[in-house]
Amino acid sequence: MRVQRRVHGHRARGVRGARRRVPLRPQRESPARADGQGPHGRQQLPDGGDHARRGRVAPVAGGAGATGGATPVAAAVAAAVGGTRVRFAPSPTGFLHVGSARAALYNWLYARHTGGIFVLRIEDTDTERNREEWVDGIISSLSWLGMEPDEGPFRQSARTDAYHRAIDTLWEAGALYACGCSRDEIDARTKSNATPGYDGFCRDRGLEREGRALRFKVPEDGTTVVHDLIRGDVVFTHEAIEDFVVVKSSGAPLFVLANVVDDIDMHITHVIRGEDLLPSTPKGLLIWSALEGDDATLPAFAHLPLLVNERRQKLSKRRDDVAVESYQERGYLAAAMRNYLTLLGWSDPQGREILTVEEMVAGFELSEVNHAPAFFDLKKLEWMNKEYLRAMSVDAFIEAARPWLAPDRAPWPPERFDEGVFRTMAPLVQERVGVLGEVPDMVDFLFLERPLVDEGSWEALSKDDSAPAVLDRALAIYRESEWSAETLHSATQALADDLGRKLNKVQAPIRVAVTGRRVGPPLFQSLEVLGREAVLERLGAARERLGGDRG
RNA sequence: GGCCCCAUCGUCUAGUGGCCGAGGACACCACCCUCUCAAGGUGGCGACACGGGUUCGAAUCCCGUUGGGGCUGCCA
Repeated sequence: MRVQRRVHGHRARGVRGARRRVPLRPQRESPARADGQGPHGRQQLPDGGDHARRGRVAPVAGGAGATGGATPVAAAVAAAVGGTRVRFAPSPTGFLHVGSARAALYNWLYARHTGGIFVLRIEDTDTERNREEWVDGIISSLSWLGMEPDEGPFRQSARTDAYHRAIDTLWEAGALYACGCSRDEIDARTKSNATPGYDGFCRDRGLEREGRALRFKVPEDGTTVVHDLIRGDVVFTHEAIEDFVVVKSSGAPLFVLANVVDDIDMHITHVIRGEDLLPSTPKGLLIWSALEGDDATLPAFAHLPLLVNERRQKLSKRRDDVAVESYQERGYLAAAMRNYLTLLGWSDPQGREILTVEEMVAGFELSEVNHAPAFFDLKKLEWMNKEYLRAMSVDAFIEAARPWLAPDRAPWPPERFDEGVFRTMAPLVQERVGVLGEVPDMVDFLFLERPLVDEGSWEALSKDDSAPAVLDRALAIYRESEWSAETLHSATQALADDLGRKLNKVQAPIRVAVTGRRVGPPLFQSLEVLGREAVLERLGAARERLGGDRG
């Protein structure tokens, strides 16, 4: 017998039936506000309680579902009226990963595009691996990128009652069975099997559930189809799905279960997540059906292509640089990061690369998301960051750069920093740096007692035969010259002419002597800002060092 | 191994059967501009993985091959 269980996600339009069945009481205001809380309020979902009050959809007839409180048709109704509800559900086992950030972003964009709700849910069912500080880190990284949850963060750790109710329901319905096998026992038995995975050993043993892991009885025949907004129908034959564990022997729920229960209770209409979760989706679907008995409440799915490294492997916490926080730390702008991430898998219908948030929101479509994995290309991110940096007003740039000028990060003694001096140089610096972390390198010579000594630069200087003469002449001329960039420029040009050399040749030793580097902001402005006294002193010191080097 | 996903320049992509002798962006190279660097300008290199079909016509549809990836845990 071949049963085709047709499980499909819905487009908003595809659930009209539900709409007809259910008396609607549309609410204008956002659910959070209806609760008397701000849109960004951090509320706790009362576990397993009646959540309809939170929903965009008013309590409906046929209310309490099997899981205790979920309104089975609410999600479908919400979808039908455009009340999209999406969620980002990270597990707090580390910093926010750029891949997760993109998934969050696509959820957020879709929510904004459809005027829906963006829910944040912390999937912390694995107490062994979760750490509280990661939760804060994830929330602040999301916030940095401009994504504030409309609801949440909800924590799975606070919803155990809801899971236990769901587990009881499934158990009583005969969808589960207790399993006493250890991993080793299973491995030993299935090693020689053609189809690996659990062999169903305990399926008919009728074991007591107390103290045992609970497995889901996957139908032996038939298929489960995931209708994916990005990939189309993906068919999984039940034969290939083992009886998976849904509850640990400790009684704690596992990801597939908690995830589904939450999506039901939170009335999620669209599940947008990484493609790595696609293989576990039919399991969730099976649980969903067992719990709800009606596919009408099923959310639509959209499995995003993964972000990969140069070896085209999934970005990993261990070998790749994936923490959003670390990009922030290096001085990437949130807007640039967001823009770049958005373009990794989606492109603007008008072909624009630099987009405002409004433009992204307006043009974003799940159905237009690419199917193939995308390489996280630092080069392009940097280009984009530079574009954003250069597009800022000088004041905004100064504010953005401030953290990198602070005592804990800047290499100079705090008391030597001069806001006015930095302001003067800021426009010149702004158009040269790729990330804010490079700002100190551009201006450190202004605030350091002595310019730092860059080995390569000094080597070049000492190899330049004309350097001593250039320095000597510069010393003489700068002592007399009127002190402005313009006059210093022409005086130095005259010096070059005198020596029969190009200006770009003579400016080099002067730059190294004064700033310690071969590259930096325009030289003559730098000299003007630094001041005659310091310039002459540094020129002299360099000349001395050069002489000494030569014996 | 099994199941699943994917396949256009080095990279991100446009392309939804004729407008494609494949367009843009990043990167790279050359030249110009230039006090270094950056920016800017001009030009260049550079791809439909392969093989079969379907069709008057295929990058676009179908099948297969190859290649890559993901999943395969009492993690999520």
